[in-house]
Amino acid sequence: MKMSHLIHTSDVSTELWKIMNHVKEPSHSSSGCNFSTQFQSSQQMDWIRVQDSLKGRLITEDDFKWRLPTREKEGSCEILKYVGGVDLSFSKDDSSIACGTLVVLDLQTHKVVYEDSSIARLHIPYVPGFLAFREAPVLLELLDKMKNNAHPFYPQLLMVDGNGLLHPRGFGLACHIGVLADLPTVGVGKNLHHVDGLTQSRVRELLQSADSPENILPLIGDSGCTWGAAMRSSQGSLKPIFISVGHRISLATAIEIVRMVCRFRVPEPIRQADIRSRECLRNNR
DNA sequence: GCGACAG
DNA sequence: ATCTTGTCGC
Repeated sequence: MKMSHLIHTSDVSTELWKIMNHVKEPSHSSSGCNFSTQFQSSQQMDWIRVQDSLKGRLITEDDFKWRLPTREKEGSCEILKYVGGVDLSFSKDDSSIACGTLVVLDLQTHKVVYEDSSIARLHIPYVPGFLAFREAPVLLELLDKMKNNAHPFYPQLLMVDGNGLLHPRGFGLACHIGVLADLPTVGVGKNLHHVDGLTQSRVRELLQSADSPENILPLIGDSGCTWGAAMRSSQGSLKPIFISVGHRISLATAIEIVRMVCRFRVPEPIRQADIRSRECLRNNR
């Protein structure tokens, strides 16, 4: 079918990409048409097509059956309890070796009630704007495994170490995982991905002069579009985190939930996934 | 044209 | 992402 064709093409592309990536490129390419460069851009055009296609399925409002524990009762509605977090760590020796980790926290106790890791060799390079093609497969596999086992702690919401809408095409890793796993997701970046005129320096200055409530600053670009929010998540961290909508959640709800799980600067589910993925890698060498 | 660019 | 020591503060 068409799908298998796409996968095949993608695999071949990836192999070629790796090969070409080791070829020394002329630094002064006056021709402007070397093969490697052309190939990269055609790979990226494929990726953009995939992102644009998946974006058609994106939902950017609250779309779930549970409610927050802080909200008033409305009948016998399910309450948000299981919040997941995902992250990857990389080997210092071999940067293609990665460990992806999924954790699930109980929102009440803040304790990890589920943990699973997977070590894999990644064949896709990191390219800004295309992080999902490198990191999503491992993470989706971890989610899939849990879902297939009908695990009782399967997350009702997932926090992702990477952006959602805060992305050049409005479809970052958190959106990518959210759509493919059909799960509410929130994107959390530790650094700002420059988009629509939003720069580190600009955000810093806005955050300082901010009359913004609760250390939160909406990230409004030159186009007037709101891409997410910068948040000083804990006392004593001048450096903000960057929250954006992933899938099936509004920015307001995303912010509310992130605030509930910020013991430190990085939200606890992501922080735990980060710690445990690093540890898993360490124990397996 | 050059620099910037989540992880 | 990763390399890398101490150090300042609650």
